[in-house]
Amino acid sequence: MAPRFNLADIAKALGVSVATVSNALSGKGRVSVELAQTIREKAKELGYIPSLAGRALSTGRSHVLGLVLADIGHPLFPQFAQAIENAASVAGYGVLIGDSRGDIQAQTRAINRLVERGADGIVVVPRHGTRIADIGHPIAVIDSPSSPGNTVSADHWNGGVQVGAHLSSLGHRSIAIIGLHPDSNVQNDRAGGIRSALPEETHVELLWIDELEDEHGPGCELGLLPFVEKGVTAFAAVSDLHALRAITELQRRGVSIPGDVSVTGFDDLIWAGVIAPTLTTVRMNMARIAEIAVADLLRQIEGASGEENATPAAQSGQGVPMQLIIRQSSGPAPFGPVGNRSGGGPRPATNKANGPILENTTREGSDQTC
Amino acid sequence: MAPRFNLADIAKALGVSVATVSNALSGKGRVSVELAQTIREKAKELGYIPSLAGRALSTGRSHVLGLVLADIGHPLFPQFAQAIENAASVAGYGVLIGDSRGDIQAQTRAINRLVERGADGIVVVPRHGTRIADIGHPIAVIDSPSSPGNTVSADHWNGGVQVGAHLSSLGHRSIAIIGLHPDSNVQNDRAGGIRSALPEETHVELLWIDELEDEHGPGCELGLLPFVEKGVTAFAAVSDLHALRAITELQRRGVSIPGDVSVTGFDDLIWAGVIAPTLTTVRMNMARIAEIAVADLLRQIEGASGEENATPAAQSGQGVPMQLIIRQSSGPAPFGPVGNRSGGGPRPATNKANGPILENTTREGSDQTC
DNA sequence: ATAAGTTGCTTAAACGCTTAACCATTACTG
DNA sequence: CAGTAATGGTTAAGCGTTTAAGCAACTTAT
Repeated sequence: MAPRFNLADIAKALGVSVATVSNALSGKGRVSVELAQTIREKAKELGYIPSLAGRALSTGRSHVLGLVLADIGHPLFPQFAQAIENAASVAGYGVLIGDSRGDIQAQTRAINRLVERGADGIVVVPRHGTRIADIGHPIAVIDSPSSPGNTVSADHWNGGVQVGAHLSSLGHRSIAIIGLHPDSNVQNDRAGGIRSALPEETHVELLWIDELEDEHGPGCELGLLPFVEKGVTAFAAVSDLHALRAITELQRRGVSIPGDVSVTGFDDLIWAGVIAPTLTTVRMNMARIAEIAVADLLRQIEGASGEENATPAAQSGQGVPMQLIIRQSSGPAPFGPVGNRSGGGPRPATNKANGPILENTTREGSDQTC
Repeated sequence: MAPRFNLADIAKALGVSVATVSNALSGKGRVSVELAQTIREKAKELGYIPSLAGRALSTGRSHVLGLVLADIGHPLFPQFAQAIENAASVAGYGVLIGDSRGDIQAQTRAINRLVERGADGIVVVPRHGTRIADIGHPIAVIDSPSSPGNTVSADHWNGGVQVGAHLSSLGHRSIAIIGLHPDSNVQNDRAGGIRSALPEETHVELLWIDELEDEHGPGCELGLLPFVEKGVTAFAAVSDLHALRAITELQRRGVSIPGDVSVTGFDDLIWAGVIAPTLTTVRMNMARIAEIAVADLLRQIEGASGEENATPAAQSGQGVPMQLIIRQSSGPAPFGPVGNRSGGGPRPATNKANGPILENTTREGSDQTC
C-alpha cells in the first residue's frame, strides 16, 4: 500500500502553510509563480493525490455523477456507460452506476439512492413511457427530442428519415416497420421518421412486438412470412435487436436477404457488423450525446448558487444527428425500378452534413472490432 | 433541494451531543436503549441521510467499489454491472465504473484511477491474456479458474463439459469448436471442457476467429460450409456472439438448424432466446459470482489492518457452476443413433446439482424478456 | 464504607481539504 | 513622502463524521 501524502506533507517539506500549497495547486489564491512551481514539483515528486473525500467535505461537491439506465440489461448500455464515463472523466468526474433492475418504479428510487450517495448530478436514460420526476437535483435526461423534460438525445426522427429514404431509393414500395412498444417516444420517432420519408404511394405496415408477445408468449416468432407473401419487400426495425430477430426468422424460412427482402435496424449493436448478412443500421453519436449531457449537468451544478435554474435544459435544437450505416442487409427491391442487383452503386445521401457510411461489401478494412 | 440534516441537527433537536447521536445510529458506543430509540426516531423523522464524504474522511473508507471491465463494449457488461452493483449495494457500497477503452495497457491505468478516486476495492474482469498487477489494494479478479490470481469465476470447463455431453448425447460425432483467441483462459477452458466430454472417436476441429480475421479482415465470413460438407454436424461456439455469427451464416447458405447442423453458444446473451432458432447456450450464475467477488473484496478491506493479506484469494474450489440452457438450435445429429427429429425427448442431465434447463420449444412461458 | 467496575453520556481531536479573513511587505500614486 | 494599493503569504474556521478519552453517577464487591 503506497503511502498517501497530503497537503500537510507537502507544506511541511517545503516549510510553507497548507493553505499556500492548496492555493498553488488549485491556482486560486495568490502565490508567487516561483513558489507555485516549487510546490507543484514537490507534489509531483511525492506523487500527491488529493483526497476526494476531504475535498468533497469541504466543497460539498463529490465530483461524482450518477448514471441510471432504466433498462440496464439493454445491449446499448455498454456504449452509454463508456461514453458517459469518458465525458465525465474529462471533466474530472467519476461515474457511479445505479440499477433500477428493469423496474419502472425503481427508477426513481435508483436516482434517489445515487443522490443520497452524494452524486452531484444524474444522467438518466429512462424507460419508455416514463417521466422523470423533478428531483430538485441536477439531472440530465437522454431520451427523445419529443419527450418533455428531455435534455439531449439523438435525432431519432431524422435517423428514421434516413432509413426511409434509403429504402425508398432502393425501390421498396411495401414496407413493414417493426417496433416493440407504441408508447416509446424513441421508437415512435424512429418509426415516424421512416414513414415520413416514404413516398405517398408506399404501403406501410406496423408491427408491435409487445402486442404479439402478449398474445403468443414472450420470444414467440414474429410471423413475418405472411408479410412477404403479401408483397412486403423491406422490414425496417426500430432496433437491431428486432432486426436480428427478423433476419434469423426470415433466413430460416429460406427468404434471401437482401435478395428477396431488405432488413434494417437501429443502434449498430456490437454484432451488427459481423452477422451474415451484415446489418444496415443507424448509429447514434454517443460521444456527442454524452458530452452534451455532462456539459448540461456541469452547468446545472456550477450554477446551483442561483435559486432557480431558469433554463430547464439544453434542448439543443432537434437532437444529435444519427448516422446511417449501409451494409449488406439492405438492397434493391426485387423487380424494383433500379433492377441491378450486383452493384448497388452510389446512393443518394440524405443528410447533408454527414452522409451515410457505405461499408465495403467485401468487408475489407471494416471498422468493426470482433 | 431538500435540506439535508446532519448529526448536529439531530443532536440539537434532542439536546444531546453529536457523539451520542453517532453512537446511537451506528450502535457502537454506549447509549441507553431508550435514548437510542428516540434518536433513531428523530433521525427518521428528519429524513437524516449520513454524509458519505464526512464518513469517508473520518474512517478512510469511501464505501465505493470500482468496476473495471477491460472490454467494456462486451455485450456481457450489462449483466456484470448489474450483478456487481446489486451485490455491492446490499453491502452498502456504491459502484464506480472504470473504462479501459478496450486498450489492454489502459486496464492498469483505469484501475489506478479508480483507486485514486478513492475506491476501497476493485472488481476486474480482465481482458484475455492479461495479468493484473498487484496494486497493493483490495482487488477481485473475475476470470477463469485456470488463471493465476483469479478470485472467482464461473466453472467454464464444466460448462464446456455440459455442452460436449449434450452434443454427444445427441449423436454428434464430428464437431467444430469456434473460439476467438487461443490465449484466453476462459475460452480455452470452455473449449477444453467441450472436448473432454466427447467420446474418443469424435472428430473435433478448432476454429479461431482472430486468426481468420487477421487473414481476411475483420467481420469476414467464417466459411463454415466446407466444414459441413466435410461432415461436421455441430458447431460449438465459446460465445453466443460467435454462435450468432455461425447461425446467420449457415442459415444464409440454406443450412437448416438444427435439422442439418446444431449450434451452441455460451453466455445466454440477451437475444439468445429470441432469435430463430433460439440458441442453446450456457449461462453463468452472475449473481453468485458477483456475491463472491464482493464478499472477498470486503474481507480484504475489513482485514486491511493486518500487514499482509496472507490468503491471496477466495479460490472457491473449481468455480461457480454454469447452467446449460437447451433451446432450439441443438438437436439430434442427422443419421445419428437417435434418429427421431421431432421429439427430442428427455436428455441426460450432466450436472447432478442442477440439470440443464429445457426451454419449451413452443416458447410458451419462456423466461426471456423481450 | 470504600475501592473498583459499569453505565451513559460529553468533550475534543482527527480525517484532508477549501476559503475567507488577516497581516506584513513592497509598489504605486498624487 | 504620506496614503493607498497590490502582492505573497499565514491563520483559522469549517465541512460531517468517527472515536478515543474523560467524567459523573450509580452499582456492585470487599
